[in-house]
Amino acid sequence: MRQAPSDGEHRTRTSQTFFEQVWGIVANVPEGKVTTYGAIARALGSPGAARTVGWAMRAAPLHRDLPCHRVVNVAGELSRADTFGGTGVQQSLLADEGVVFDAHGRVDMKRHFWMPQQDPS
DNA sequence: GCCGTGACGATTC
DNA sequence: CGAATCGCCACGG
Repeated sequence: MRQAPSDGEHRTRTSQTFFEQVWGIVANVPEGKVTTYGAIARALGSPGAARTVGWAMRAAPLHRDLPCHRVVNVAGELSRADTFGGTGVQQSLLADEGVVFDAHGRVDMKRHFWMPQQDPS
């Protein structure tokens, strides 16, 4: 029932699209830390737009230098093999940053989970 | 302005 | 614990 488009807070103050906002957050992910799609979507005010976030990643411009390898799902699993050109690639990048994996090969979210936050600058 | 899509999420079997 | 299903929201055509 809340179809009121008057919220205005979604559109963000920069009038950038959801994708742009996602890229902005991903760019702010500190080294050795990881975040989840749902967390990013929630930070943007759309807890159910987790898929949309992933979509933004797929369309993420490489020239943005986005550490997309630091974005994993809520289970701590890395993106599908078809994505980064191989799951091992993403895992290597994270491991190189000091990220620890558990016996299941998943990122230890309790240790490396980073709460997405808009650039406070 | 409707339909399809998708690097997800949570629930259920 | 693993696989399957529905739901969700934003973007492109």
